[in-house]
Amino acid sequence: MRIGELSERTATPRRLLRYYEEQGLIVPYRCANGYRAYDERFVDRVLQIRGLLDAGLPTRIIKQILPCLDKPRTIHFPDATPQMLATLEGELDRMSERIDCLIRNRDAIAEYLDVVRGTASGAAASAVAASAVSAAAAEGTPAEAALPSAGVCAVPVA
Amino acid sequence: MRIGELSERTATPRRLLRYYEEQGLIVPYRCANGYRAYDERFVDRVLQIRGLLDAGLPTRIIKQILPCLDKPRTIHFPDATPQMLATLEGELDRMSERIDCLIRNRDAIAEYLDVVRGTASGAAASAVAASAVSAAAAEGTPAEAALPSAGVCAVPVA
DNA sequence: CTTGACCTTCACATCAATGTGACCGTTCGA
DNA sequence: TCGAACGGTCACATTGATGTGAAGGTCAAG
Repeated sequence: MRIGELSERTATPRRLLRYYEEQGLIVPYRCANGYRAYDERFVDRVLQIRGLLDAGLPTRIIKQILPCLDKPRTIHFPDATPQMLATLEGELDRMSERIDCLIRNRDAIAEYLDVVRGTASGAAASAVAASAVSAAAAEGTPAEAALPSAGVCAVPVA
Repeated sequence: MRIGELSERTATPRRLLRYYEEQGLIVPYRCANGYRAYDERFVDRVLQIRGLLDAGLPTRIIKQILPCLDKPRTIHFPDATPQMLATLEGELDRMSERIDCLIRNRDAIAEYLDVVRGTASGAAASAVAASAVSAAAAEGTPAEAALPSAGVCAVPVA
């Protein structure tokens, strides 16, 4: 398939596909006319790249990691250098921190929304927030509610 | 406290504190001598900003969101415009997608690490990966193992 | 043969988050 | 009173991931 189709199938701007190539993340074949040619494998590959990028990994790291997670669904042991494994472990930790952080912030926002709209039915509405707001509403207190420290979250070391 | 202390307590370069101010995310007081003065609340505030930034929210959005999650642990209802609630809901969804995406990728990497090091004890080592690798090792097959589609994850619309 | 959709490269633009340095004022302790 | 440590502004530089557009080649359908 050519770049247009891959672009559609991965919901990724052509520009980015070329960019990933520029960064050495993907290496498409070339037709006689110079057009880039991608096979099926590139669909997963690109999605994977996008996922890792979104995970906060820079292209530099992804490039190192990718040969290990190479052909989608297949692991190539020979590619794993100890150096790389260390990198991976580090990134793994950072990702976990990021996830925790995201979850805390998301929950804080969800809670805020629940509280602010009185949608106490929302699963995320914690007892404390829900009760706080209902109490406030009942008493006509200035509309403020206690929010757990959920929203506060230090950023992992970059 | 002045910028140096806040910088230390939030592990945030002074430069960034000034940057956040420039972006309207924080508005410190000013001493007579022109020095910025921050009170305790700014510590949480800055950590929260860092968290939200790390969550992928642009400063532009954070600026809108922040007045709502304002004084840490307190919600100010008056600040919530319907427009803003919509924005928040949108971001909430995006954050959830991001979280799922991150988790999938993290697990994929964790799994890879487990498999590649034969550390089948790791909680994340799925039966399929573990068995695949042990089978491969037992038979002397080319060192490849089936990996679930975990690593592949489309990026949420930006 | 022409048109339109697709492809190419090149190159400059943007945006957020940072780094860095110049240059100057303030505070404080030795 | 001097210097170190800190503060201030200004401003330019960089990096990563993107957007965007110009100028031109390829190709299939009308």
